This record gives sequence, structure tokens and C-alpha cells, in this order.
Amino acid sequence: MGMLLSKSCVYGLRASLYLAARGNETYIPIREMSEKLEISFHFLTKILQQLTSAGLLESYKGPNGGVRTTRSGDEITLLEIVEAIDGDYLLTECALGLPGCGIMKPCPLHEKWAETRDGIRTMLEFTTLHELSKKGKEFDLRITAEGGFEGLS
Amino acid sequence: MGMLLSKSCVYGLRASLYLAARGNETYIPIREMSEKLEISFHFLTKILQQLTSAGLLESYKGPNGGVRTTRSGDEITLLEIVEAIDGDYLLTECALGLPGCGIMKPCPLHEKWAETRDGIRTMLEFTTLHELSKKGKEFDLRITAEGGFEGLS
DNA sequence: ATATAAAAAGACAAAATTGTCTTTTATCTT
DNA sequence: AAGATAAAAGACAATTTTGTCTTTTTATAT
Repeated sequence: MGMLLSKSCVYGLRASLYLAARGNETYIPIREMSEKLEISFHFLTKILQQLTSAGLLESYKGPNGGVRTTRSGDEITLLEIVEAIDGDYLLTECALGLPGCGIMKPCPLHEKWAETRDGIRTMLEFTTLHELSKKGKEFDLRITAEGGFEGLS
Repeated sequence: MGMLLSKSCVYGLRASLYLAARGNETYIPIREMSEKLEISFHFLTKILQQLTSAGLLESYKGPNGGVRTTRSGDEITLLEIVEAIDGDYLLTECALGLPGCGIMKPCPLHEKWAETRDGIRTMLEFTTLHELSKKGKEFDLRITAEGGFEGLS
């Protein structure tokens, strides 16, 4: 349908934002997150595994276990999350889908698309989880269909 | 996977560009296009039907039939094609997938994403098929994996 | 009239994405 | 040691997207 980020990626962003808002002192159970964020538990588990193996999150098994951000949220950018889940296809591929489209033998849209793409990349690269969670708490913005940041500590 | 435009949409763009490069004097058979552009004939047929019912292309059955652009290519923008195939989801929806995210009750990414999205929209809105086909012919750019505009008349 | 060309329509199949469920492994608590 | 908690792993199902094939409709040409 055309949607920039996959659903997995969107879920991953929401969950990461949630974790950043909770700080990285304690581990947060995925079950809790899945309920708060209204995302299927098992599906979310898989997504977070991708972020864990990318080194953005760390997990711990057993009681008091869960996941948390490795670094403090101000050091994690949206770009890292997007790349970990959706790869860099969006940020490198030709808008007309031509393999190997580049400076050497571009498609007619190459230049314009490269600019637009850079706009997307820049936005993702210079937006941190910390920044968003701070803004979210300050104005009690939405992190789920209905609810905001208010209860998140 | 995250890819801005669906494959259908990318095919639709390539085909529209092909048609624009051929002018709108004669009807071009879809079979011919599908071969030149290396896109599955039946799949392409469906995609072009969407563009036809959106009023961007017109078709004619029987011998010497095919499809052509309704208006001359300088009046058709990429935005029209993208909206006809992928809808305006990409250009309106929340980056975090929250339904009804807007000024009234935004998500933390709302503002930044709105800007980025406008960048995409503007690029699509102010790029015409004519502009691209002109550029494509002038520099023999790529419209297929291997081939360029050279043979397109 | 008949044959041919080509889009339209619709049934069907394959692949990718999204979502669910069960089992295994690691860790903690008692 | 036994039970409880929670992530990891993997099998399976539903849905969406992508792709293929056949039949129908409309027009042309002989």
C-alpha cells in the first residue's frame, strides 16, 4: 500500500519510545508493554528481539526480567531503530525500483528522490528517543490509540 | 519492509513515464509496454486499469487499441499517480500508526513527521511526467533495469 | 460474417507480512 | 530442589501484496 515504515517498524518505534520513557534502570516485561501499547505480545516479542540483537536493547530472562534500552535514550536515534527493523532499503533504493540506480546510470527521478530521501534520513537521524519521550511527557502526547504518557512514570 | 511506494505504484510510475515519453497521439498496447518494461503483462494491466479509472489514462479496445495518457504529460504529476494507486495513506497517516493523530492530540513525532511528509508530497506534486520523460530522453536515462529512453521515439 | 487484436474482468496461486500459539531456556524465589 | 517468571525459539495461521491464467467484451480488418 505504500507506507514508509512497516508495521513491525512502527511497533518497534512505539515500544522503544515506551522503554526510553521508562528509563534504563529496570527491565520492563514485554507482556506489560504489549498490554499498555495494545500490540500483540508474541509479535512484539519478535520485533524486540531484532532490536536486542542489533544492540539497541538488552534483555534479561526470569523474574524481574524484561527489556530495556542499552544506552540512555538520548543516544538512540529513530534511524537506528528503523534500520534495525526495516533495513536501509528505504534509504538507499531507487524510487522506480531499478536495481543499481545511481550516479553512473540514474533513472530520471534519481536526483529529486535522493533529496527527498535525505530529508527522511535526516529527520530520523537527528531525532532521539529521549527527545520524543521528553516531549511526550511534557505535553502528555499520545503513545497509544487512546492513552498518553501520563502514567509512564 | 518499508518502501514508501508499493510495487504496484512503482510499476505504475514506470509505465506512465513510458506512455508520457510516447506522447498521447496513439494508443500503446499494454503487451508491448510489459515487454519493454519487463513487468508482468497481467499485473500491469490491472495497475493501468486503476490509472484509467482515475482518469489519468484512457484505453481503447481492439486492433490499434491500447492505453495513452489523457492529458499531455506535462499536466500529470507523480502525486496523481501515487494517490491513484497507493491512496493518500502515506501522505496523511501518523508515523507511529496512531489513528486520528493530528493537531488536537498528536503523537510526539507528529510535527517532525508532518514536515518530512510535506517534503515528499511537494516533490511528488511538482514533478511531472513530462519533465521526467524530457530529462530521460535528453540523457538517455534508465527506465528499465538495463535499457534507457533511446528507442522510445 | 469471420477472424484477429486488445482491454476488462475475474478466478486462482505464490510470496511476503502480520499475527497466534506452544515449547524451550534462563533466572529468580522459596 | 521445586515452582514461578519471563525471554527465546520455532511452528503454524491469517491477511495482504504480488503475480498468473482464463474467459469475456469491444473494436478492427479481411
